[in-house]
Amino acid sequence: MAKEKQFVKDVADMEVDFPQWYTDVILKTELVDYGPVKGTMVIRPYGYAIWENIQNELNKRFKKVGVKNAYFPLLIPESYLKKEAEHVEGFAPEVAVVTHAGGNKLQEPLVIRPTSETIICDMFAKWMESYRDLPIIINQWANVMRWEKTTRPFLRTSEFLWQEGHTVHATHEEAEAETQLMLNVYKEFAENALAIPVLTGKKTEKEKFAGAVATYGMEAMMLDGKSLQAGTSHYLGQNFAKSFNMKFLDKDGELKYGYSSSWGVSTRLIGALIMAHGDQRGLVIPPVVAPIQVVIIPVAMHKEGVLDKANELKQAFENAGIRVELDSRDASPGWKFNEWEMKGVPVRVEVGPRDIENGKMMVMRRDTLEKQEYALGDVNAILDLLKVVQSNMLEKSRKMRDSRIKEADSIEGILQAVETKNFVKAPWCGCRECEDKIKEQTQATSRIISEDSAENKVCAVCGKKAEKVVVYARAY
RNA sequence: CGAGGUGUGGCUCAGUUUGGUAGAGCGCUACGUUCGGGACGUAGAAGUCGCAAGUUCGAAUCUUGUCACCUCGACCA
Repeated sequence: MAKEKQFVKDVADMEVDFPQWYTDVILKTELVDYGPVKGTMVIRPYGYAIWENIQNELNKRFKKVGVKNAYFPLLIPESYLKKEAEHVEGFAPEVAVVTHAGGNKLQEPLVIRPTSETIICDMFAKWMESYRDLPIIINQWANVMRWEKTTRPFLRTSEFLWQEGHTVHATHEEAEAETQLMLNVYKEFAENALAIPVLTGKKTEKEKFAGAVATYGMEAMMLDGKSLQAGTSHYLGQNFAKSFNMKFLDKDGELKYGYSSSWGVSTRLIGALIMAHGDQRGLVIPPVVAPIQVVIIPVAMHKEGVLDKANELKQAFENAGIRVELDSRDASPGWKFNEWEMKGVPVRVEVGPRDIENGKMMVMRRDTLEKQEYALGDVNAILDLLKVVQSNMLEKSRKMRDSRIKEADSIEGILQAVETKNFVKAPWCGCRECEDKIKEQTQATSRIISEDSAENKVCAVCGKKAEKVVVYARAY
């Protein structure tokens, strides 16, 4: 039996069981290779194309809300990191440091950015003089490095790609609103581009970003019942403004510190994509971010006219703006079917002599594996189908997620729901003590975010001091 | 950093207990027959068995050391 066939069979035999499944699928589908340095990955063209699509989709949304892209240096003077006390404490254990350059020892070591708040705030301080200069809303697409102890491709690597947005505003209200706005941008993006529904909320004191006043996060439910943090948005208050002397002259003629925020998502989103949609045959990638949206497989290629027709189709799809690939390699169609299914291409089109004779094409959608005949060359039908696949994936994902949200009003209830791999909504006072207690009892494999608002009042009826709803999740 | 495990052609592994010519499947190359759900035949290329030292007539196999990687924990996007 061919190795690939064996692989697919093995996967089919198992319940969705990360992480071995996850690693196998990633390597097999040519998303990444391991890099020579532990914890680093070489993102291969197919994997990188997903990232490019994520970038495009996010950039579109950024543009709508006035975010501009820029770039800041990789190396940061060590002293910058030390300017914000909590920040340095949070990141010091995991930074890589450059001590030598040009053959000599450097006077001041340079850290490879674990995040860029410090260097960007330093520049912001120079850019802001008047309230007229505010707000400054900047994003950068970059790589960062955090020397993590254990790593897994896309989910936690030493080096990773991300976007980090940084803003500074004249008032507390504006900065906090920006934090919320971006969290909502992420949420909408996760649902409509990645087809992954997310829960958003405030993270606990213990888990907030080093140097932030408040950190908000979004959590996505993976197929194995575990939660993955898919993005964060921080309200930084005046913490960084004071450390980096970010002052401006306000309308009233007074010199004031700005209020800042930062927010980011990373290549981890690709990991989320794999774990939220994958099935026994491999990846399932939603059309919006799929590197290849439609693959055309000519059947009985050697017969006259088949390849010509396939090329014609490809051209028609391309003209309609579809990302399409024609697989004319010398291999059996069955082999190609499996290959592209494993790689998660949302729609497959088969064209053979019989189809051409009947004026039809056989179309299979990856999300449901259903086959259906369409009129040969019906581009609009394919465009519609791509939309249907996209929305169906979100729906499916939402049902799965919702079936894994439980409610509880006691520690025992929380523990039980978490053990059986669920999100738990429960009333919570929000204090550190309860957090520690919960963490300790769940062996610290849980993450807590809280939602205020409507549901809050419902829970308050339960009595006690409950003023928040806890969304309590098992961390990956 | 704690606890386990694994290092043998490109990949997945067998062989190690009991030392005796380096193996299999897949992949790869060439030619031919095939092609509507992972085709087949014939011929071929490819490995200082993670590294180092030791024991021995002889080491993938035994001993010691060392390095790398993987899994599970503590820390984190």
